[in-house]
Amino acid sequence: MTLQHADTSNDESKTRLRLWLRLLKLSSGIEGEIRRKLRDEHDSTLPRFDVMAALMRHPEGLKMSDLSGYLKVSNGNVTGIVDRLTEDGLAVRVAVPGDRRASLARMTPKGIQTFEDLAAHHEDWVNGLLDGLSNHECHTLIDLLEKAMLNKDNSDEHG
Amino acid sequence: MTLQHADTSNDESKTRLRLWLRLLKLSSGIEGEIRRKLRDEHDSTLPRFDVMAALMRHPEGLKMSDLSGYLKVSNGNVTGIVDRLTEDGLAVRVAVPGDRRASLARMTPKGIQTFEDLAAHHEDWVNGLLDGLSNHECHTLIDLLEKAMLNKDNSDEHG
DNA sequence: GCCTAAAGCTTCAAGCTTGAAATAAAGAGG
DNA sequence: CCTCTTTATTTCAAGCTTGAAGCTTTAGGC
Repeated sequence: MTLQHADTSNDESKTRLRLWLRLLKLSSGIEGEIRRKLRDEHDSTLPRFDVMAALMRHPEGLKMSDLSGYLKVSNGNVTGIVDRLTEDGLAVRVAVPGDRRASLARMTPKGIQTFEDLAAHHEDWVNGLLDGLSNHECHTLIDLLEKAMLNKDNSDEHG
Repeated sequence: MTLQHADTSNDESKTRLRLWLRLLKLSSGIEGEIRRKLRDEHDSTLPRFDVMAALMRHPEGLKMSDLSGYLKVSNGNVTGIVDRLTEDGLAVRVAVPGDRRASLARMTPKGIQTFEDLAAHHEDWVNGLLDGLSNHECHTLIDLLEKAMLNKDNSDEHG
Protein backbone atom coordinates (compact mmCIF):
# COMPACT_ATOMS: atom_id res chain seq x y z
CA MET A 1 0.00 0.00 0.00
CA THR A 2 2.83 2.41 -0.74
CA LEU A 3 1.61 5.46 -2.57
CA GLN A 4 4.77 7.34 -3.36
CA HIS A 5 7.30 6.56 -6.04
CA ALA A 6 10.69 8.06 -6.62
CA ASP A 7 10.49 11.18 -8.77
CA THR A 8 12.39 9.43 -11.53
CA SER A 9 9.63 6.86 -11.98
CA ASN A 10 6.76 9.34 -11.93
CA ASP A 11 6.88 9.85 -15.69
CA GLU A 12 6.91 6.12 -16.25
CA SER A 13 3.94 5.76 -13.96
CA LYS A 14 2.05 8.32 -16.02
CA THR A 15 3.04 6.50 -19.20
CA ARG A 16 1.67 3.25 -17.85
CA LEU A 17 -1.52 4.98 -16.80
CA ARG A 18 -1.81 6.41 -20.30
CA LEU A 19 -1.20 2.97 -21.76
CA TRP A 20 -3.95 1.54 -19.62
CA LEU A 21 -6.40 4.18 -20.80
CA ARG A 22 -5.58 3.40 -24.46
CA LEU A 23 -5.85 -0.30 -23.86
CA LEU A 24 -9.19 0.13 -22.14
CA LYS A 25 -10.52 2.42 -24.83
CA LEU A 26 -9.65 0.10 -27.70
CA SER A 27 -10.80 -2.97 -25.86
CA SER A 28 -14.14 -1.56 -24.73
CA GLY A 29 -14.67 -0.08 -28.16
CA ILE A 30 -14.26 -3.44 -29.87
CA GLU A 31 -16.15 -5.28 -27.17
CA GLY A 32 -19.00 -2.79 -27.33
CA GLU A 33 -19.23 -3.18 -31.08
CA ILE A 34 -19.28 -6.96 -30.79
CA ARG A 35 -21.97 -6.80 -28.11
CA ARG A 36 -24.02 -4.47 -30.26
CA LYS A 37 -23.79 -6.70 -33.33
CA LEU A 38 -24.57 -9.83 -31.33
CA ARG A 39 -27.65 -8.11 -29.94
CA ASP A 40 -28.90 -6.29 -33.05
CA GLU A 41 -27.98 -8.78 -35.75
CA HIS A 42 -28.21 -12.09 -33.90
CA ASP A 43 -30.40 -11.52 -30.85
CA SER A 44 -27.63 -12.85 -28.62
CA THR A 45 -25.10 -11.62 -26.08
CA LEU A 46 -21.38 -11.87 -25.38
CA PRO A 47 -21.78 -13.99 -22.21
CA ARG A 48 -23.89 -16.45 -24.19
CA PHE A 49 -21.24 -16.49 -26.91
CA ASP A 50 -18.47 -17.10 -24.39
CA VAL A 51 -20.32 -19.97 -22.75
CA MET A 52 -21.11 -21.54 -26.12
CA ALA A 53 -17.48 -21.16 -27.22
CA ALA A 54 -16.33 -23.00 -24.10
CA LEU A 55 -18.92 -25.75 -24.59
CA MET A 56 -17.92 -26.14 -28.24
CA ARG A 57 -14.43 -27.10 -27.15
CA HIS A 58 -15.89 -29.87 -25.00
CA PRO A 59 -18.44 -31.79 -27.05
CA GLU A 60 -18.94 -34.25 -24.20
CA GLY A 61 -20.13 -31.42 -21.95
CA LEU A 62 -18.72 -29.41 -19.08
CA LYS A 63 -19.57 -29.38 -15.40
CA MET A 64 -21.05 -26.07 -14.32
CA SER A 65 -18.15 -25.48 -11.95
CA ASP A 66 -15.57 -26.20 -14.68
CA LEU A 67 -17.38 -23.82 -16.96
CA SER A 68 -17.25 -21.02 -14.41
CA GLY A 69 -13.61 -21.84 -13.79
CA TYR A 70 -12.71 -21.58 -17.47
CA LEU A 71 -14.59 -18.35 -17.99
CA LYS A 72 -13.43 -16.93 -14.67
CA VAL A 73 -16.92 -15.92 -13.66
CA SER A 74 -18.93 -16.88 -10.61
CA ASN A 75 -20.83 -20.10 -10.22
CA GLY A 76 -24.17 -18.39 -9.93
CA ASN A 77 -23.44 -16.51 -13.10
CA VAL A 78 -23.17 -19.53 -15.37
CA THR A 79 -26.29 -20.98 -13.80
CA GLY A 80 -28.26 -18.08 -15.23
CA ILE A 81 -26.59 -18.08 -18.63
CA VAL A 82 -26.98 -21.82 -19.11
CA ASP A 83 -30.61 -21.48 -17.95
CA ARG A 84 -31.25 -19.00 -20.74
CA LEU A 85 -29.34 -21.01 -23.35
CA THR A 86 -31.46 -23.97 -22.32
CA GLU A 87 -34.69 -22.00 -22.64
CA ASP A 88 -33.65 -21.20 -26.19
CA GLY A 89 -32.83 -24.82 -26.94
CA LEU A 90 -29.13 -24.10 -27.54
CA ALA A 91 -27.78 -26.10 -24.60
CA VAL A 92 -28.96 -28.82 -22.24
CA ARG A 93 -28.02 -30.08 -18.81
CA VAL A 94 -27.28 -33.78 -18.65
CA ALA A 95 -26.86 -35.81 -15.48
CA VAL A 96 -23.46 -37.12 -14.46
CA PRO A 97 -23.72 -40.89 -13.95
CA GLY A 98 -21.80 -41.27 -10.71
CA ASP A 99 -22.66 -37.95 -9.05
CA ARG A 100 -26.15 -36.68 -8.52
CA ARG A 101 -24.94 -33.24 -7.41
CA ALA A 102 -23.25 -32.37 -10.67
CA SER A 103 -24.57 -31.83 -14.16
CA LEU A 104 -22.91 -31.31 -17.50
CA ALA A 105 -23.84 -28.44 -19.77
CA ARG A 106 -23.72 -29.54 -23.39
CA MET A 107 -24.51 -27.97 -26.73
CA THR A 108 -27.55 -29.12 -28.68
CA PRO A 109 -27.38 -29.57 -32.48
CA LYS A 110 -29.32 -26.31 -32.76
CA GLY A 111 -26.80 -24.68 -30.43
CA ILE A 112 -23.88 -25.94 -32.49
CA GLN A 113 -25.40 -24.61 -35.68
CA THR A 114 -26.17 -21.27 -34.05
CA PHE A 115 -22.68 -20.95 -32.66
CA GLU A 116 -20.94 -21.75 -35.91
CA ASP A 117 -22.85 -18.99 -37.62
CA LEU A 118 -22.01 -16.59 -34.79
CA ALA A 119 -18.34 -17.57 -34.75
CA ALA A 120 -17.90 -16.92 -38.47
CA HIS A 121 -19.41 -13.46 -38.12
CA HIS A 122 -17.41 -12.82 -34.98
CA GLU A 123 -14.12 -13.45 -36.73
CA ASP A 124 -15.19 -11.17 -39.52
CA TRP A 125 -16.16 -8.38 -37.15
CA VAL A 126 -12.83 -8.56 -35.33
CA ASN A 127 -10.98 -8.63 -38.60
CA GLY A 128 -12.80 -5.53 -39.77
CA LEU A 129 -12.29 -3.68 -36.51
CA LEU A 130 -8.55 -4.30 -36.51
CA ASP A 131 -7.82 -3.82 -40.19
CA GLY A 132 -5.87 -0.63 -39.54
CA LEU A 133 -2.92 -2.79 -38.48
CA SER A 134 -0.48 -4.63 -40.71
CA ASN A 135 0.20 -8.25 -40.09
CA HIS A 136 3.61 -7.38 -38.69
CA GLU A 137 2.12 -4.81 -36.32
CA CYS A 138 -0.37 -7.39 -35.11
CA HIS A 139 2.44 -9.75 -34.24
CA THR A 140 4.37 -7.02 -32.43
CA LEU A 141 1.26 -6.13 -30.47
CA ILE A 142 0.58 -9.75 -29.58
CA ASP A 143 4.13 -10.15 -28.28
CA LEU A 144 3.96 -7.02 -26.16
CA LEU A 145 0.54 -7.90 -24.77
CA GLU A 146 1.78 -11.34 -23.84
CA LYS A 147 4.79 -9.85 -22.13
CA ALA A 148 2.51 -7.54 -20.17
CA MET A 149 0.52 -10.56 -19.04
CA LEU A 150 3.51 -12.47 -17.74
CA ASN A 151 3.07 -10.94 -14.30
CA LYS A 152 -0.10 -12.75 -13.63
CA ASP A 153 -0.97 -16.36 -13.09
CA ASN A 154 -1.00 -17.51 -16.66
CA SER A 155 -1.62 -21.21 -16.29
CA ASP A 156 -4.64 -21.66 -18.46
CA GLU A 157 -5.02 -23.75 -21.56
CA HIS A 158 -8.31 -22.31 -22.70
CA GLY A 159 -7.41 -19.06 -24.48
CA MET B 1 -21.91 -8.83 -44.55
CA THR B 2 -19.35 -10.75 -46.60
CA LEU B 3 -18.19 -13.84 -44.84
CA GLN B 4 -15.48 -15.17 -47.10
CA HIS B 5 -11.98 -13.84 -47.49
CA ALA B 6 -9.34 -14.72 -50.01
CA ASP B 7 -7.24 -17.62 -48.83
CA THR B 8 -4.19 -15.38 -48.66
CA SER B 9 -5.80 -13.25 -45.95
CA ASN B 10 -7.05 -16.13 -43.86
CA ASP B 11 -3.86 -16.29 -41.81
CA GLU B 12 -4.01 -12.58 -41.19
CA SER B 13 -7.60 -12.89 -40.11
CA LYS B 14 -6.59 -15.53 -37.58
CA THR B 15 -3.75 -13.33 -36.38
CA ARG B 16 -6.15 -10.46 -35.78
CA LEU B 17 -8.52 -12.77 -33.96
CA ARG B 18 -5.63 -13.92 -31.81
CA LEU B 19 -4.66 -10.32 -31.17
CA TRP B 20 -8.20 -9.54 -30.07
CA LEU B 21 -8.19 -12.45 -27.63
CA ARG B 22 -4.91 -11.25 -26.09
CA LEU B 23 -6.15 -7.69 -25.92
CA LEU B 24 -9.35 -8.80 -24.24
CA LYS B 25 -7.55 -11.04 -21.81
CA LEU B 26 -5.11 -8.37 -20.64
CA SER B 27 -7.75 -5.71 -20.52
CA SER B 28 -10.32 -7.72 -18.59
CA GLY B 29 -7.61 -8.98 -16.29
CA ILE B 30 -6.54 -5.48 -15.34
CA GLU B 31 -10.09 -4.21 -15.23
CA GLY B 32 -11.16 -7.09 -13.03
CA GLU B 33 -8.33 -6.43 -10.62
CA ILE B 34 -9.23 -2.74 -10.45
CA ARG B 35 -12.88 -3.56 -9.84
CA ARG B 36 -11.92 -5.99 -7.12
CA LYS B 37 -9.68 -3.50 -5.34
CA LEU B 38 -12.26 -0.73 -5.63
CA ARG B 39 -14.83 -3.04 -4.09
CA ASP B 40 -12.75 -4.75 -1.40
CA GLU B 41 -10.45 -1.92 -0.37
CA HIS B 42 -12.62 1.14 -1.01
CA ASP B 43 -16.22 -0.03 -1.06
CA SER B 44 -16.69 1.50 -4.50
CA THR B 45 -17.10 0.49 -8.14
CA LEU B 46 -15.58 1.27 -11.52
CA PRO B 47 -18.70 3.01 -12.89
CA ARG B 48 -18.72 5.29 -9.84
CA PHE B 49 -15.02 5.98 -10.37
CA ASP B 50 -15.56 6.81 -14.03
CA VAL B 51 -18.41 9.18 -13.28
CA MET B 52 -16.41 10.90 -10.56
CA ALA B 53 -13.38 11.22 -12.86
CA ALA B 54 -15.55 12.93 -15.47
CA LEU B 55 -17.09 15.26 -12.90
CA MET B 56 -13.64 16.14 -11.51
CA ARG B 57 -12.68 17.55 -14.89
CA HIS B 58 -15.71 19.83 -14.79
CA PRO B 59 -15.83 21.51 -11.37
CA GLU B 60 -18.82 23.58 -12.46
CA GLY B 61 -20.84 20.41 -13.03
CA LEU B 62 -22.02 18.40 -16.01
CA LYS B 63 -25.45 17.91 -17.47
CA MET B 64 -26.63 14.32 -17.19
CA SER B 65 -26.76 13.99 -20.97
CA ASP B 66 -23.22 15.35 -21.37
CA LEU B 67 -22.04 12.92 -18.74
CA SER B 68 -23.54 9.98 -20.58
CA GLY B 69 -22.08 11.32 -23.82
CA TYR B 70 -18.56 11.52 -22.39
CA LEU B 71 -18.69 8.10 -20.82
CA LYS B 72 -20.45 6.57 -23.82
CA VAL B 73 -23.09 4.92 -21.68
CA SER B 74 -26.84 5.24 -21.78
CA ASN B 75 -28.77 8.09 -20.24
CA GLY B 76 -30.66 5.86 -17.87
CA ASN B 77 -27.38 4.41 -16.71
CA VAL B 78 -25.89 7.63 -15.37
CA THR B 79 -29.18 8.41 -13.66
CA GLY B 80 -28.69 5.39 -11.43
CA ILE B 81 -24.99 5.95 -10.79
CA VAL B 82 -25.46 9.63 -9.90
CA ASP B 83 -28.38 8.61 -7.69
CA ARG B 84 -26.11 6.33 -5.72
CA LEU B 85 -23.25 8.83 -5.57
CA THR B 86 -25.77 11.33 -4.25
CA GLU B 87 -27.04 8.91 -1.60
CA ASP B 88 -23.44 8.60 -0.41
CA GLY B 89 -22.96 12.37 -0.36
CA LEU B 90 -20.25 12.28 -3.04
CA ALA B 91 -22.19 14.21 -5.71
CA VAL B 92 -25.21 16.50 -5.95
CA ARG B 93 -27.65 17.56 -8.62
CA VAL B 94 -27.98 21.32 -9.03
CA ALA B 95 -30.63 23.08 -11.07
CA VAL B 96 -29.72 24.82 -14.34
CA PRO B 97 -30.93 28.44 -14.13
CA GLY B 98 -32.55 28.85 -17.54
CA ASP B 99 -33.77 25.28 -18.09
CA ARG B 100 -35.98 23.38 -15.70
CA ARG B 101 -35.59 20.12 -17.58
CA ALA B 102 -31.85 19.82 -17.09
CA SER B 103 -29.71 19.41 -14.01
CA LEU B 104 -25.98 19.47 -13.41
CA ALA B 105 -24.22 16.70 -11.55
CA ARG B 106 -21.43 18.13 -9.43
CA MET B 107 -18.91 16.74 -6.95
CA THR B 108 -19.25 17.56 -3.27
CA PRO B 109 -16.18 18.36 -1.15
CA LYS B 110 -16.52 14.89 0.34
CA GLY B 111 -16.68 13.48 -3.18
CA ILE B 112 -13.56 15.36 -4.24
CA GLN B 113 -11.65 14.09 -1.24
CA THR B 114 -12.85 10.54 -1.83
CA PHE B 115 -11.94 10.64 -5.50
CA GLU B 116 -8.45 11.99 -4.92
CA ASP B 117 -7.72 9.12 -2.59
CA LEU B 118 -9.12 6.66 -5.13
CA ALA B 119 -7.22 8.19 -8.04
CA ALA B 120 -3.88 7.94 -6.28
CA HIS B 121 -4.44 4.28 -5.53
CA HIS B 122 -5.75 3.70 -9.03
CA GLU B 123 -2.55 4.98 -10.61
CA ASP B 124 -0.55 2.81 -8.30
CA TRP B 125 -2.55 -0.29 -9.14
CA VAL B 126 -2.17 0.26 -12.88
CA ASN B 127 1.50 0.90 -12.46
CA GLY B 128 1.91 -2.33 -10.55
CA LEU B 129 -0.13 -4.35 -13.03
CA LEU B 130 1.90 -3.13 -16.00
CA ASP B 131 5.36 -3.19 -14.49
CA GLY B 132 6.45 -6.05 -16.70
CA LEU B 133 6.90 -3.55 -19.52
CA SER B 134 9.81 -1.17 -20.04
CA ASN B 135 9.09 2.47 -20.65
CA HIS B 136 10.04 2.02 -24.29
CA GLU B 137 7.71 -0.93 -24.69
CA CYS B 138 4.90 1.09 -23.17
CA HIS B 139 5.41 3.80 -25.76
CA THR B 140 5.49 1.28 -28.60
CA LEU B 141 2.30 -0.27 -27.30
CA ILE B 142 0.58 3.11 -26.98
CA ASP B 143 1.48 3.97 -30.57
CA LEU B 144 0.19 0.68 -31.94
CA LEU B 145 -3.01 0.87 -29.91
CA GLU B 146 -3.63 4.40 -31.16
CA LYS B 147 -3.04 3.28 -34.71
CA ALA B 148 -5.55 0.46 -34.22
CA MET B 149 -8.08 3.01 -33.02
CA LEU B 150 -7.73 5.27 -36.04
CA ASN B 151 -10.49 3.40 -37.84
CA LYS B 152 -13.13 4.61 -35.51
CA ASP B 153 -14.63 7.99 -34.87
CA ASN B 154 -11.94 9.40 -32.64
CA SER B 155 -13.17 12.91 -32.05
CA ASP B 156 -13.21 13.03 -28.29
CA GLU B 157 -11.26 15.25 -25.97
CA HIS B 158 -12.04 13.44 -22.78
CA GLY B 159 -9.57 10.55 -22.59
C1' DG C 1 -24.98 -46.89 10.29
C1' DC C 2 -24.03 -41.86 11.89
C1' DC C 3 -21.86 -37.37 11.81
C1' DT C 4 -19.31 -33.94 9.85
C1' DA C 5 -17.03 -31.71 6.16
C1' DA C 6 -16.56 -30.81 1.47
C1' DA C 7 -18.29 -30.40 -3.22
C1' DG C 8 -21.70 -28.94 -6.74
C1' DC C 9 -25.15 -26.21 -7.77
C1' DT C 10 -28.93 -22.69 -7.21
C1' DT C 11 -30.98 -18.66 -5.16
C1' DC C 12 -30.71 -14.08 -3.71
C1' DA C 13 -29.90 -8.93 -3.14
C1' DA C 14 -27.45 -5.27 -4.98
C1' DG C 15 -25.50 -2.98 -8.65
C1' DC C 16 -24.45 -2.17 -13.67
C1' DT C 17 -26.10 -1.99 -18.50
C1' DT C 18 -29.13 -1.37 -22.38
C1' DG C 19 -33.01 0.38 -25.33
C1' DA C 20 -37.69 1.62 -25.13
C1' DA C 21 -41.36 4.08 -23.08
C1' DA C 22 -42.90 7.74 -20.19
C1' DT C 23 -42.65 12.47 -18.30
C1' DA C 24 -41.75 17.14 -18.44
C1' DA C 25 -40.14 21.41 -20.20
C1' DA C 26 -38.55 24.30 -24.00
C1' DG C 27 -39.09 26.18 -28.55
C1' DA C 28 -41.29 26.98 -33.18
C1' DG C 29 -45.10 28.12 -35.97
C1' DG C 30 -49.50 29.29 -36.38
C1' DC D 1 -52.55 30.92 -26.60
C1' DC D 2 -52.20 26.24 -28.82
C1' DT D 3 -50.03 22.52 -31.00
C1' DC D 4 -46.26 20.01 -32.53
C1' DT D 5 -41.60 18.76 -32.23
C1' DT D 6 -37.43 18.47 -29.89
C1' DT D 7 -34.64 18.09 -25.79
C1' DA D 8 -33.50 16.44 -20.95
C1' DT D 9 -34.24 13.22 -17.89
C1' DT D 10 -36.28 9.28 -15.44
C1' DT D 11 -38.47 4.79 -15.23
C1' DC D 12 -38.74 0.17 -16.62
C1' DA D 13 -37.92 -4.84 -17.98
C1' DA D 14 -34.48 -7.91 -19.13
C1' DG D 15 -30.02 -9.50 -18.74
C1' DC D 16 -25.23 -9.78 -16.68
C1' DT D 17 -22.24 -9.89 -12.53
C1' DT D 18 -20.78 -10.67 -7.85
C1' DG D 19 -20.38 -12.74 -3.12
C1' DA D 20 -23.02 -14.80 0.32
C1' DA D 21 -26.33 -17.99 1.88
C1' DG D 22 -28.74 -22.19 1.21
C1' DC D 23 -29.68 -26.95 -0.51
C1' DT D 24 -28.49 -31.55 -1.77
C1' DT D 25 -25.22 -35.04 -2.38
C1' DT D 26 -20.87 -37.23 -1.60
C1' DA D 27 -17.00 -38.76 1.09
C1' DG D 28 -14.40 -39.59 5.32
C1' DG D 29 -13.96 -40.76 10.21
C1' DC D 30 -15.99 -43.10 13.87
